[in-house]
Amino acid sequence: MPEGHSVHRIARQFDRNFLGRTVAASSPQGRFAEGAALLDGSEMTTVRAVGKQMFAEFDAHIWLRVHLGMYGAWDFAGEIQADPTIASANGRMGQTNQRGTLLADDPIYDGAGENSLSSIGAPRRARVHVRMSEQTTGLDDEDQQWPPAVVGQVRLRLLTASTCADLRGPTACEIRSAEEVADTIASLGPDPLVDDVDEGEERFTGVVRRKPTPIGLLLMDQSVVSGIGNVYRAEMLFRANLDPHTPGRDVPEETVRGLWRDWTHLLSIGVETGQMMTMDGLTGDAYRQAMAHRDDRHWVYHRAGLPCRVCGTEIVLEEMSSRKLYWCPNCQR
DNA sequence: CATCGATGTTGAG
DNA sequence: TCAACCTCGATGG
Repeated sequence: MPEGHSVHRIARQFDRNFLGRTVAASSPQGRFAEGAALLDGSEMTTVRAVGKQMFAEFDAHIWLRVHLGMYGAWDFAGEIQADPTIASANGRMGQTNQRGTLLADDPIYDGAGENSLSSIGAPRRARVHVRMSEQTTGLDDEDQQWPPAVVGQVRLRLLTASTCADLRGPTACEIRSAEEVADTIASLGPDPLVDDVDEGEERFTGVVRRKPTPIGLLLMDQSVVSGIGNVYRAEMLFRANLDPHTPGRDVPEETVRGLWRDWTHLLSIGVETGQMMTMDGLTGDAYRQAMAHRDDRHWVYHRAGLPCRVCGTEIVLEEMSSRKLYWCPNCQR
């Protein structure tokens, strides 16, 4: 999935384009017809992300809970407001785009899957053309329809007068009460973008230091800490020089605190850039190389059998609780 | 065209 | 521990 950073980006997109607006809701695929009918014609009054889940409140009482799972994604079309808090790479700030185009003077919004604002979630090709501000080519007939034609399996479509959001492939998409939402959130570990970071650090450290469970599993446990998935897990353990099998209670306290602070750091980079950049600190050619090739962006993730970037030892791939775990047996111990 | 795999979670056994 | 769930791009014939 889409680890925590993606969900925060999605929530921000809804905040900009849907909050305070009346939405038409439908389930083109039919599997969420009942829920969509409940939402149809109501106003989005709150939207927030906690870990890998998004919660949106409508008419100040009904909540929509969405978990993208491994394959889920939101596709945005129409008017898409860029994040004004993030300066684009060329120094300009985001600005409102025209209908039917995606604001794209930031190379980050390059139209390719995760990197595109128009599709956030599982890696897949954007369904809406991205048009650079200088270019006038672009939209074909299909894109000019409003609302956009439904393509593939769309569980839920939310539509304002000018923006369309299509949800496909979620593991969870359901109507919940405010109380149920509160219970769900209460069951989750701290999220650096939701909780006070110092309180989060205490909670995380307290739990980890008490458990016999391998740290490689604890980082993936959403009741211990929210938002970390398989990529960030592997990368954070490498960055901490930590053997994934070390029981939580045997990890030095300062190392545990360091893991929390690193997650805080990586999450903020991820939300800003839309990419799981874990080799931050790179500059110049090394940076460009890492950004250009998906497989060059990580220290260990997806690098089984390749030489460790630091020591040259072969990166090991093992199954841990039926998820693939990549690590360097020399650097991490 | 068929098959596989993926940034995930749940629940049965 | 393992299968089921969900979708679609990548891969191989």
